[in-house]
Parts: sequence; structure tokens; C-alpha cells
Amino acid sequence: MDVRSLRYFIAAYEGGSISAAARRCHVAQPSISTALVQLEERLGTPLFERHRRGITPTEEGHRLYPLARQVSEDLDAISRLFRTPAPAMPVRLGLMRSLGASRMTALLKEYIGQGDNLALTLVNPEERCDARIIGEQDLSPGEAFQPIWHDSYRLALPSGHPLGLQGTVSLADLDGLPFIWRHPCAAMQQLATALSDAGVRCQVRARLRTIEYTLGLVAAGVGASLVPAWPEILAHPDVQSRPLAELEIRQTIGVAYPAQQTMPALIPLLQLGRAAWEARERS
Amino acid sequence: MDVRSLRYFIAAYEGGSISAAARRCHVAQPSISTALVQLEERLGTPLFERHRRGITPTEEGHRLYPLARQVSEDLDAISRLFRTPAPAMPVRLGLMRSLGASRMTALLKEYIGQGDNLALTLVNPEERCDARIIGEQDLSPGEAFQPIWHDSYRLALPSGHPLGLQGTVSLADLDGLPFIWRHPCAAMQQLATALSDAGVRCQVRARLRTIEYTLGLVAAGVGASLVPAWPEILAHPDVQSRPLAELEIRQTIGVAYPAQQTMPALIPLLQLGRAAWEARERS
DNA sequence: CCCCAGATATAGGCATATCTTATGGATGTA
DNA sequence: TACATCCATAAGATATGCCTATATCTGGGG
Repeated sequence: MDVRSLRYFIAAYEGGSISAAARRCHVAQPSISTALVQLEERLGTPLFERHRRGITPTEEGHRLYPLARQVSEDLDAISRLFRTPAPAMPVRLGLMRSLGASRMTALLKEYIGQGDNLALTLVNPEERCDARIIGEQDLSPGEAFQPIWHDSYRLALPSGHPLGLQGTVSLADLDGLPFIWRHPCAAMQQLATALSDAGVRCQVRARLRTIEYTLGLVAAGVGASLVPAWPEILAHPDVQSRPLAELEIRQTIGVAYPAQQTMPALIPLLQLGRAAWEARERS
Repeated sequence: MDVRSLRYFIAAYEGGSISAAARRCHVAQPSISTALVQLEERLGTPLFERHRRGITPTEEGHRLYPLARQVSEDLDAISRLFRTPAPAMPVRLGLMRSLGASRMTALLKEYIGQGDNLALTLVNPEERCDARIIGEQDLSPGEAFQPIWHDSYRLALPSGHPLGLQGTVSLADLDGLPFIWRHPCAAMQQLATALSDAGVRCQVRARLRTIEYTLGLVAAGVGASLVPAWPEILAHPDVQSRPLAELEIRQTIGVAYPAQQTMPALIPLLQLGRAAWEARERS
């Protein structure tokens, strides 16, 4: 028997579905599926009941779980045992504003877990730092770039707003529209340029920095705004979003780091970034 | 990290050499060697010091050993957990006399460990049984045969005996020689036939059944005898052995079992036998 | 003094295991 | 009805492990 299948089992048990386990383990769904079948054959008993909305552990699955955790964690402990407690590699990471809290914390959690005793300091991307999570357009000369996510921006409207009746919204529709401006943001800059080119002016009702506040004001009906198409935004109950017709506003976000002589402590971050990027490309 | 390399580590630690670990794990020596190197790289520390006569664990090796045992045994425990306690498959195994205690117990130990709750009964090979460990020449019709070991027989002499001065001993040298006869034994029969064909007669000083007693008498200087070339015999301090010149006495020992409809409980035994046989062919 | 035996390390070829992509079936949802 | 989600299966590509052969080193025996 193999710990690999045990780890897959753990992820499936905790995630409640095979697909979730695949995402968590950074592998494709069939890998988990077949590994679980093999494990069940090996143990001679079914471990999950499969249904449409996921899987539920059987009696035996519940019994196996704590044992599998035990073995898996013991193995991790062995890995750590001999790592000379690296003297807390300091890494200063510059984070661009409005990154999407959930995906960013997930990435940092994995990075910290995988890296070798990191002392992570988070700063603004303008400050001195070892690497920066920024949009590709803000790259400095001499920096290399590992893409991680790709955001497309959409117009956010209060639910029930008449523009929501259209599938897409054209720039001209924004003329005179109450608008909430967010700054600094490359996407907003792009929109500003396009609007002035088109001779369209909207009413700026507020200027602020964070996406969370912006969403709140949009939901309250203060005005429209431009937001990235993150799942947690698309799912917001009081906000609807529509793509802009003439203008496709996109931004690639990733790790910018000095091109020569990559700091070793950064390597796991770059690997995680690449994994996330390639997973996105596949789907 | 993989339990496979941990198991190899355990075998190397306990065996005191990489080659010994390879023999115990039924794999070739380079497999262990490279796996250990990879494990050391993974943990970032050397685990053994290599020298010509084997390996000795480093400080870290000693620390790793109990942990590796823990993980390996936990994993085995999981394997066993869900096996429905099979209702004690009874297996009657007929054992030919003079098999070589050490290798036979090693085989049986592996068989019991691998099989599924066996109730093993050891009997003489003439009695009714499910399978027999016998020499190939004693096969009954309708039995299939899986070879395990190949024995070549040599003349055993008390150390210091004048015939020991010759590299090989011819049949004629045995004329009048004090001899210890062992029975039943196919090799002895072969020798008896050859002697009578050559018109040579030796003095039979004793007749007995077990190899252990025979060796004792040879060591005591009572006479010579014919014994298989097992390591523990070749290494005996008071006995020297020489091949016979004209007559090569050999015997293949293996599992004899009913050719049709193999009992499932026998399958692990056949697999172990084949593994041992193939390992012998390689060396 | 030379050669052999026994130990470990390395290189190349091969088989198997694992992963990915593509696809189908089933079911709840807009 | 179309769609999204989830699981299972098949087929092709890739990786990993294993084996054979070989090289190096060392101690022992003739």
C-alpha cells in the first residue's frame, strides 16, 4: 500500500468530493478516482458512497480516516525532522491591493507550509521587497514574471439596475452614470482612458481603495463600478455584473522577482504560482 | 517521501549492508543504493557511512530508524484492519527431510506473514497434504512443480582428513572409507548407485536421518558423508567439503502441488518460491 | 605480488504505474 | 431544454522504479 492513495483518501474525506480532492492535491480528477478504487480493492471494502453531489464516507471510511491521518502526518514529521531549522529565511513580499482575499490567503498558506521556515513580511508593492504579487503591466525592468491568475473585469451594478436588463453594457451607456472609483487600479486606468477617448463622462460619487467597500457601495445602490470577476463577487446577492461590450479589460497577476539570481526561498512560491496558472489553463 | 524508501532503509539498517537489504527485499542491489541516496537527499542528511564491508548508520540514521519502523508498521496495520479475518485457511504442507533449517524457516516465516490467516500444519511428505516441499525427482504424476532451491552435494570430511588435500575426490578414493549414511535421501541413493557401478564399497559406520547429526559425527571424525553445499555447512569449522570428481550430484527442491485447481492459500507460497528461484538464477 | 571475492555507485534499457485529456452518464438547476 | 456538476472509463504520454552490466575500492589468499 502507498501513502499516495492515503493522502488522496484524506483529501477526498475532508473535501467531501473527489473533484475537490483533485483541486486540493493539484492533480486531475481521474487520478483521485482511480486511486480510491484501487485503495478500496486493496483494503477489500468500499470507503465512500458516490452520489451526484459528491461522496460520503462509509463506516469503514470513517474508521480509516484517523489512521490515514496518523501515517501521513508521521511521514511529514520525518521529513521535517532532519531539516536543519533554517534560520528563518526572511522574505519581504509586496502585495498589490485588491488581490482577492480568499485565493491569496490560500496561496500564502500553501507557500508557508511548503517553504523552509519562512519569516514572511507583507508590504506594499512600492516598498523594497524580495518579490511582488502584481499585475503584469506594473513590471519593472529587470524583473522576471511568473503568472498566477488572470482576471477579467466587469461592470458591477446594484441588483435591479436597469442596465442589468442588457446582456452586455456599452461604454456609451456609462454616460452620466453614478460611478464609484477605485484607486490605484490598472483596470480602472484602462477604463478611464477608454471613456475619455469615447468622450463619455460618468459621475464619480465616491473614490476609495478597497474592493470590499466598493462592493458595499454598489450593493447599497450608490452607483456602479468596475470589479474583477471573482466567484465571491459574482455570487454577491445584491450586486449583478455585466461585461463591457467594446472593451475587454483583463489583467494577469503573478509574481515579479529579480530576474537574476533567484532567492532560494522564493522557489516554492514560483512553483505554486506555476501550478495554479497551469491548472487555470486546463479548465 | 515514500514508504518504499523507508522500508529499504529499515532493511539496510537491520541488515548492516545494502546488499543484504537487497536480498531481504527481493530486489537488486542498485535499487536499494539509489533509493537510499534519494532518501538522504530528501532529508538533507547522510543516513549511513559506506565502507567496503557494509554500512554503519550515522547519528541521523539511528534517529530515523524507530520512526521509520513506526510508519511502516502503522501502514501494515491499516492493510490488515479491513481484511475480514479469513476463517483460518487450513494448509497441510509436507516437508521433505533435510531441507536446510535456516532457509526453510525463512521461507515459512515469509509465507505466514504474507498469506491470509493461515493454519499451517507440517507433516511428512508421504502423508496426505495440500502441497509438498520435495526434490523434483520425487514428483508424483499429476503434480505441478515450482522450483525454489538447487542443491549440489559434496563429500564432507573431518578437518585434517588426508583426502582434504585434494581439490576434488574421485569415487575410487571412497573405497574402504568410513562413511556415515543418511536415509532417506535421493542424493545418497544416487551415490549408492554410482558406487556399486564402480565396484567401490565404503564402510558404513552409522546410519541416521538428519543432516545435523551427520555433520556432528563427521566433525567428530567418525567418518565422511555426503552433504548439500549450504553456507552453514561450508562454514562449519571442523568439517571440510570437497566435490566429487566423476559424479555431480544435484537436486532441485521446490513446491509440488496438484496441477489442477490450485488452492488459493498456496499462491503466496508459489510466488515466494518463484522469487527465490529467480534470485538464485540471477546470482 | 597478483588476483579474486564482496561491497557500493553509475549508466542504459525496459516495464509498469501514474497522470492527463477526452468523453459518457446521471442528476439537479436555471 | 440547456447547462453545470460530479463521477467513471478509455487512451495516450510521461515518470518512476527495477534490472543488467560495469566500474571502483579494499581485504585476503596463493
